[in-house]
Amino acid sequence: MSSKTEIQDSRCADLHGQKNRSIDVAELKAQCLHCDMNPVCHPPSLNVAELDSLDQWFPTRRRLQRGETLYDLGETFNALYAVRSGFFKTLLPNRDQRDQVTGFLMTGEIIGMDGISSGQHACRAVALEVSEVCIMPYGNVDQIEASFPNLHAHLNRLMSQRIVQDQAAFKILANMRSEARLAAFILDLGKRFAHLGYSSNTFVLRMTREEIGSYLGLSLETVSRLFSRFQEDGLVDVQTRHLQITNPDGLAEIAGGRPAH
Amino acid sequence: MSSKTEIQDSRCADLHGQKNRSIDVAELKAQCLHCDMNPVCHPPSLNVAELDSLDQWFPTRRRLQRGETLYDLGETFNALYAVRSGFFKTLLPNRDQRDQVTGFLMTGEIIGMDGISSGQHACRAVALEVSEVCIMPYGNVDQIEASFPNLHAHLNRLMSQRIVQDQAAFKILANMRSEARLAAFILDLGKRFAHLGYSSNTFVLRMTREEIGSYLGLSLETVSRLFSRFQEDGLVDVQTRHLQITNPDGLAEIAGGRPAH
DNA sequence: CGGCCCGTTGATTCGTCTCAAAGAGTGTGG
DNA sequence: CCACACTCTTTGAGACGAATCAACGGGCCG
Repeated sequence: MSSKTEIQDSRCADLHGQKNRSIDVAELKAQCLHCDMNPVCHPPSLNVAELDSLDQWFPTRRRLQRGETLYDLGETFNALYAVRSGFFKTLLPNRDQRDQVTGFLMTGEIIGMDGISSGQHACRAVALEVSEVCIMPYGNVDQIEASFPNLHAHLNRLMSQRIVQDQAAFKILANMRSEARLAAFILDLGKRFAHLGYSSNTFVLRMTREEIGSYLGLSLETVSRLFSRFQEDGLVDVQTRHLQITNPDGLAEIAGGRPAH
Repeated sequence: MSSKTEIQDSRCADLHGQKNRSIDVAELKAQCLHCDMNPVCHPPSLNVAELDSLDQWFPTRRRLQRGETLYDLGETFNALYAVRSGFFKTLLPNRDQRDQVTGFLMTGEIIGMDGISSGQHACRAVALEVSEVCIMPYGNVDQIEASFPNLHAHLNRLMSQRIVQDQAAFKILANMRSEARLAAFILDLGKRFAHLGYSSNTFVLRMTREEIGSYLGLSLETVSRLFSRFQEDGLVDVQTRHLQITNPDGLAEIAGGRPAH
């Protein structure tokens, strides 16, 4: 158990490495070529010649501190962002009340698609830890399209995938009681970590109980109580942010459990 | 009130007209050219020459009876559908429990974008009344793209718009108490009817209390009670499916009201 | 060391679901 | 055209889950 945690942590340290000094284009291109999340950013069928002009696509990156805003509601949309390392939340700000967390984004996932429709971003994206994003300028899509004929279809797939995921999240909120929501949330996080090559059973929560609660439509106290209950029931092992799933099947049982009404 | 209803009903009758006989291509193209929802289906900047080849885009339509399934979960995705007339719901089927309604789609809106990512539809779409859809085959996008360079960007905007709408719905579910959910739902329906040229204050609900409840994460009894309460408070006038908003500002006040927690 | 944010746990309140029954609306067949 | 059946809707009474209010403990940073 502790060894798994160490493996994950070391890999995170690598991904989060101190690369915030100025980087020349050649180095950047090389990074893209070997980037672990290549299949996410690019259509699977890119050939070498196409890869060669990738520097058109990713001229810059941006590094964010914990709590820093990547883009804000109402800002002019001009780029999509691929999370190269780190963790983000998206939220819809409320005037008085607490902000509504609408999603969590981890390494390899795309942020910013909300801005395409109106040309203005429709939510705020905030880094939950030191993070780095690849900036994919959207303004010159036509030119890029000429170089990468598959790219547009790939982007369509990504957006469609997002719609499907949103529908699943919608179903959880509308249909599930609190324990099923949290169980589904934990399993979803694990699945996404596994997709990155990490353990699906042992990982670190990057967000607070309040942020989880906001995302799941629960109070932070309820989230905390549920973690405690899951631990009592031998489903998970939680030490504040460090989480290990000790009974995935049991958790899945609860996640698929009967609805709230 | 009754006059408004009549106007709406007559227009509906027109849109729903008995056109289910076989139609030749020329007639179909003419229909597309004059279709009220043209700006929805096509990028705003289509020129005449482009419009001339629209029949490539809309070779067929499909007419559905009430309760008929447009596509089902797991079906091979090969087309997007534009609702030409009528009303649909999308739902995620559950094994034991009741199905989860994930959305309502009215004239001028696009169904099927869930299928792009995996090539299989990720939900079921069912007609709530006699409806007609334009079938937009997705397989030959590349060819079509050659004829309509703006089309792809337009589709991207539509999908992004959908993502933004889903986020708003997510926020309502996670953040709002029951009365705010229903108020927001009513106002949203009105806004979409207004967008079609109908009254935003007087319309007919095409779905049952149970379907509304499923969509809003409420029991059908709660939905019914809320309608009654809104009526008592002079916010709306409900006669089963016939709804008139008598106090839009009051309703908006409730819809933006303080959250559930 | 002290302040602050985060997390846990308890007691109580409140909102919504569930169960139940009756009424209204719609469609169908005699 | 009316009667019947079915689904949808309304309304009530009680139960239960989750929010709220409140207090304390722990970890992190200056």
